[in-house]
Amino acid sequence: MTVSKTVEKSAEVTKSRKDAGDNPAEALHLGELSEQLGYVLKRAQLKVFENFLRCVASLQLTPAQFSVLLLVEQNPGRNQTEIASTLGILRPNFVAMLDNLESRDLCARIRSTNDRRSHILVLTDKGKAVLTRAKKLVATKHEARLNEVLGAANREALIAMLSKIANEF
Amino acid sequence: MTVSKTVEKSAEVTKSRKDAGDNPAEALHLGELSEQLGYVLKRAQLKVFENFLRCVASLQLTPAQFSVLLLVEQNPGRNQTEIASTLGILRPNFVAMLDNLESRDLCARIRSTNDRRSHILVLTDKGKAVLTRAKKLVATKHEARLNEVLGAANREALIAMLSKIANEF
DNA sequence: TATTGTTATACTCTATAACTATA
DNA sequence: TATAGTTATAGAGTATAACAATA
Repeated sequence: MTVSKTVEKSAEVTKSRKDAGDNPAEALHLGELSEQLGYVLKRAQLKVFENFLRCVASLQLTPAQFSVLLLVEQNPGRNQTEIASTLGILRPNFVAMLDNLESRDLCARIRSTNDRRSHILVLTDKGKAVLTRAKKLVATKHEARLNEVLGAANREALIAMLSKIANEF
Repeated sequence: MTVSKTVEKSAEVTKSRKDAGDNPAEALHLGELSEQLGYVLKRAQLKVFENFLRCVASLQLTPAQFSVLLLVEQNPGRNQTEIASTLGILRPNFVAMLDNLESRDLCARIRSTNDRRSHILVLTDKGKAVLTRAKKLVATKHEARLNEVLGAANREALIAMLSKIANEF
């Protein structure tokens, strides 16, 4: 990805530059873009995912994989369709994702005895251990960094507002 | 303190349901997921983009296209590389995007006289008109809806926090 | 030699239709 | 017939290498 441009703008458009290449190090004006929710939301999301990946790099977990493990742990006895749809993942796309987690022995599909079409999802012992380590890394590195930037109170307020948008918008 | 690590897993797991298909309408527990910034951030971003697309559907503009038009308007005389990199778009991927906008007569590439390698980007008259209409739709529909959900003050606070994350995380 | 715009390409995400096995 | 999991596939979005024109 690209850079972090925190450059102060200041109305230096009136300087002498007429064209590109005139002054190579002059930053652009974001203008109304910096007030567009969608824009800052997307940029923030990319940064947060990037940071998450770095924090749990030792466990090789993506945000999506982490969310699957968390949800399976929290909801024992549920099948693929239920887990996937709760996460907004389409069932066809969930297959490869589970294949990956299962091949790494982090979770397992168990044919349901009630309905032999269903695969009940469970965490393996290794999956539970990895998830525990992941939670620790997320708390001590990822969330800690966020608290440095925003403060714990603001962090809670931010999550509350984003949840409201996700649920009511 | 950092995080509420003690997600009460509510003893209703001990209810009567044993397996999938037992009680089809029972919602899953998000648990710690609802406190994961990355998770709510991503869900919120999808909802906001979705709403944006609906609000400006009559103009057939995506959030990314809107951001290009806005940035070109705000920064006359800049070339493709400068506009693209400011938006976090890689130059190769910016080509098709510009082809699209140019084919719809919303913006134009102009060969720079200073450096004949560069293409200066400008909005066409139609591009300016469409952008004006888009801004109006965004303000009266998109932002208005957000203010309904959060309130104007919270909306400003949210954007400030997201900007801080995007720039400092 | 370095840079701008471009092409080609590949990999991830996401989305839809259709198959199979069960119900 | 309807549903769960799966396959195949297509489309976006994103990433890198390399080329032609120009500096």
